[in-house]
Order: sequence, then structure tokens, then C-alpha cells
Amino acid sequence: MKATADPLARIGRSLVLEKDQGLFREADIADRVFSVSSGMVRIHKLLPDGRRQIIGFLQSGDFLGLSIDATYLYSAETVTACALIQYHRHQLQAVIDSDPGVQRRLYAIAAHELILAQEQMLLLGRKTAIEKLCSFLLRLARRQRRPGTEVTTIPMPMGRADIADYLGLTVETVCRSLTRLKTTGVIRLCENNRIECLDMARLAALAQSA
Amino acid sequence: MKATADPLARIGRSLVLEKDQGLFREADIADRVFSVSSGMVRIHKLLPDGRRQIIGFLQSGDFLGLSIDATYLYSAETVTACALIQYHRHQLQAVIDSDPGVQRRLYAIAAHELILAQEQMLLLGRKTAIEKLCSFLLRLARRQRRPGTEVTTIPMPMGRADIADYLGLTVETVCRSLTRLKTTGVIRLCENNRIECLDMARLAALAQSA
DNA sequence: CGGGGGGTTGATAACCTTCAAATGGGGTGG
DNA sequence: CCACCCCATTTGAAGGTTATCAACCCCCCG
Repeated sequence: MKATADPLARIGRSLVLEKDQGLFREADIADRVFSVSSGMVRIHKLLPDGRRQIIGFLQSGDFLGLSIDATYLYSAETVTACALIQYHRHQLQAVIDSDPGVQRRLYAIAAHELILAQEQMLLLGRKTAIEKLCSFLLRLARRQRRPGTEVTTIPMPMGRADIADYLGLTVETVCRSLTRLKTTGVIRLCENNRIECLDMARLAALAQSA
Repeated sequence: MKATADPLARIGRSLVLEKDQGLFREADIADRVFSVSSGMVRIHKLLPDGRRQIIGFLQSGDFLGLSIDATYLYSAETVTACALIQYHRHQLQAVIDSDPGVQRRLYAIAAHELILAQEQMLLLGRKTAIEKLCSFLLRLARRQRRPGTEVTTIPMPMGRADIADYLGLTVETVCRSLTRLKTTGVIRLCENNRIECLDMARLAALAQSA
């Protein structure tokens, strides 16, 4: 069934990057759009004095660079080694204009990102350090969860500084909160930057909503 | 030119509400979508214990209720008396499916809201109380600014509690920060909940980015 | 005149940050 | 193969920004 082939596949170009590589920076000309095939990407904004807010961790299936603006409004870097698909913006625009299905898909993606952003606003504005961290771990666990699998150990490839800048905390506070969860038997830190949730119910209770 | 008439106008129904009226609540069935014609609407999320995060103040031209989900993911209430246009979701969906122009418009709206949400994440996660408040005032001023007009006095119809819950602060901190801006000659509080920016440059400097 | 709600100011306390130092683990070079 | 170094992580102590608790003011409205 060639007719149902993904029209995006025609114009996409594969791209492989190792860890901690920049994809683009805030204020660059936004001429490319990416989708993540594997690995993890972080996107962030900076204040003039260097304070950083990570506004998202992107994984397989996520898009980035879908800016309406002429320039990117955030910077993007790989967290782990990544496989990406790169699209040129004007080519993508052409496909969007001619294919309502693609348009719907991108709208759904933007709408979903908006939902996540609003959830994150609640977290950043009103949750305590422990609640933030538990919410974060809970999301990691839920995103990781595949039907059928019942593993409670999840990969956490980003460093403490990334977690801190995602949750609006400092590295030290993230560490201390993790330690507290560890000593109270809620989680366990494993090798390979993995984490095991020993008590999902308590984790959810501590998170006060996702 | 009837052909260029807004297809949304056909299915919209006018609606007038006084101040502090609820439009819908989080978890309600999302069967209606609204656009704001005049006045101001606030949308918010709650934690189980009552902590509130306002995730947006909506004004003329803004849409709300554009959820992908079957239920609303936030609550909406009027801040001031409002004129709204109400659409039934399945009717709106029909128009979207048949009219690429409308689809593009809604995508642009969602994308713009996402940009604002990401800017707000930076504010909530990384800015100090004064920076938050200055950013907020700056946005109010910029949104209010009409070409040609050079007034520096802007309406601020929401109460202190709303501002606090929008910026992730308490009422007291908002008050104190406003007082500080007042005594340092950056702003002036006027009657009718209006505010005058006496020193835009200083306000912008204190805000550290919008 | 009394009541009530929003706003402001003050005092105290808590949470989180900042500054500092110790620990540990991974990679490289000898 | 081991030693060393670098850097991320962890832990500790002190401090600060903001929250909490409380009182007061002011204006509107019943």
C-alpha cells in the first residue's frame, strides 16, 4: 500500500549524533525541524545571566523546532546518543499544505506539548521539591511503561543538573530529595543511571498529581 | 465578498457573562470551545489540597477549551465581565475537517500558546519574585499596546491572588514587590485597577527577558 | 453602623539556595 | 593493569528569599 506511506518519509534525512551535541540554539534561523527516532534530546531557554530552564526532554516520536517564528525560541542538545530525522522547513511546509493528514498530526503534537507544558507550569509554580521530583519520576516511569512489561526499573539518562534545571531546583536539592526517597524505601538507584520504583503508590501520593 | 466570511461565525453563539463566573471545570466533558470577544478569562489547574496555578489570562481573540482530550484539563472563569463566542465541539470539528484555513488558524493559535507556556516555564522555574512581577507587567503593557497609542497606563483587572497564583508566589509577596516597584519609582498604581509604567527601561531590565 | 473581602504591612519561620568540601566512578595514560 | 585525574554526585553548614501567620487598613455594600 504505497498510498498510505508517510509523506514525511520522502523529505526526511537521517541524522545520528552522539551525546551532548547541540542541534540548534535559541535565536538561530529556524530552517530545520527534527523528529527523534531514538535517544533523548533536551530543549532549554536561558536568562541573560546564565540561569537555565529546561522546557522538555524529548524521546522517540517527539518533534522539535516546530516554531511558527522565523527563529528558534529555545536551544536543543542531545542528552544521549541520538538518531534523528531532519526536515527542511520549507519542504515540510509544502507537505503540510498539501496533506491534511500531516497537518492534523502536527496539530495533535502541538496540542499535546501544550498539555504537558501546562502540567509543568503547575509543577514549577506550586509543587515542593519532593513533589516535583516524584512527579518527574512518575512521568519517566509512565512514559517508559510498555504494554505487557511490568518492569519498575527505568532509565534516567540525564544528569542531576538537567533534572534540577527541568524542575526549577538546584543540583543539591535534587540530590537531597533523591536521597530522602532512597532512605524511605520509595526508590532505588541502580547502575547505568537507572532507577527502580519500589513503591509506586507512595511515589504517586508524594507527587500530588502527575 | 461572502465567500471570505469566517466559517466559524456560522456555528458560533454569543454569550455574555459577568465577572467571576465559571465557564467549565477541569475534568468536565469537553463539549464546548470558546473564544473571547471582550473582557478577561483566567484558566487554572488545582492540586488536591487546593493549591492553584493560573496557566493563562485570556483576552480578545484568544481561544479556550481546544482540548484534544475528552475532558477539559483546566478550569476557566471570567475575571471581568466578558463577551464570548461558544462553539459546540463536534460542529467545530466538522468545520476544521472541511476547511484547511480554519485548521491552520487553530494550529497557529496552539503553537502560539505553546510559546507563551514555554516562556512562563522559564519565569516560574528560574526568576525571582521581582523578576516575575516585572515580566508580568511588561507583558500586560505589550499586549495592551496599540499602534499609535503611547499611553503607559494599563488595566490590571485581576486581583492580587490571581497574580500570585499566576506567578507562583503568595499574595503577600506580590504586594511587597509591587510596593518596592512603587517606592523606587518604576510604576504607579492608579484608580480602577490601572497601573502606570513610569520607567519602561528599568522595568524591562528588572524583568530579565520578557 | 456593622460586616466582609481585598489589599497592605510586620514578624517569624521554613524551605531551598549558596558556598564548601568529601566521595565516588569512569576514562586515560603510563 | 593500575594509578591518577577529572568531574558528577553527594553531603554538610550557613544564609537568604519567600512563605506563613497575624494584624490592620480601606472601601464598598448591606
